[in-house]
Amino acid sequence: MRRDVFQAIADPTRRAILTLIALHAMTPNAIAEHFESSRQAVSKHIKILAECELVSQKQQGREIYYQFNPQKMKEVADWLSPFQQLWETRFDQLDKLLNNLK
Amino acid sequence: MRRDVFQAIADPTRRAILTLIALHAMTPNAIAEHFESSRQAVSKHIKILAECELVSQKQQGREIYYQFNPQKMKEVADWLSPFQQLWETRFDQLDKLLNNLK
DNA sequence: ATTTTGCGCAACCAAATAATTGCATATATT
DNA sequence: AATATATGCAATTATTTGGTTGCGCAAAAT
Repeated sequence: MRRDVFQAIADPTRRAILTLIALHAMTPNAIAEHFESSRQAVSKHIKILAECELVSQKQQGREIYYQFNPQKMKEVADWLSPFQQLWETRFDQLDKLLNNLK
Repeated sequence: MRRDVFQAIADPTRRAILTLIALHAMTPNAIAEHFESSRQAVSKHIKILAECELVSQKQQGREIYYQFNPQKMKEVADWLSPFQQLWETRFDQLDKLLNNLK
């Protein structure tokens, strides 16, 4: 079971869940209401998000509130940052790349 | 065949390929030399990266040079940016999240 | 001209994944 | 106390994925 952040955000439903609970913590049922999928399907997605620590949970009676954990998401941003300058710089960058073909 | 950028970078080998060719364009064989996997396995990864436009190609005789396309990667950064402030702000943010549980 | 090299494509296979269904348990509500 | 609700867990299934093997073709090298 490869369970890393990149694999977790590969699924569009999971990305939607994250944007949803980033605003405020929610219970599985409340989350599931926003999707076509069944409660169990959503719960499985939440479980995956929890396993790679993209979300954490707080028990509140019989309800469980899942909240977004920004720290783990930072790992993606950190991996991305070296590339960032490549799309920020402009056409002179293109020349540089083309020269590598020679 | 869901072929989007998020799914493409979910695989660690594909991420490694991207960091490799971001420096300079490379042929499939040259790329494959950096991995345990076979040439065909690597070629399949490259194909996926090409399909979602994370890499582009330049034919050069019988060799094909694959180069990194930063623009598509920007899509990931763009999706990430709304979350960014969450890990940049500090502990007062934690209180805010905890209050949502009430 | 023959052989080697670089590459893509298609078929196949094992493992992983996403979703469904059925069940169990604990906490509310009546 | 009995019922309803919120949730997790396990088993099952269909689909997707990552990889291998074998093939064909065009461009170099001999």
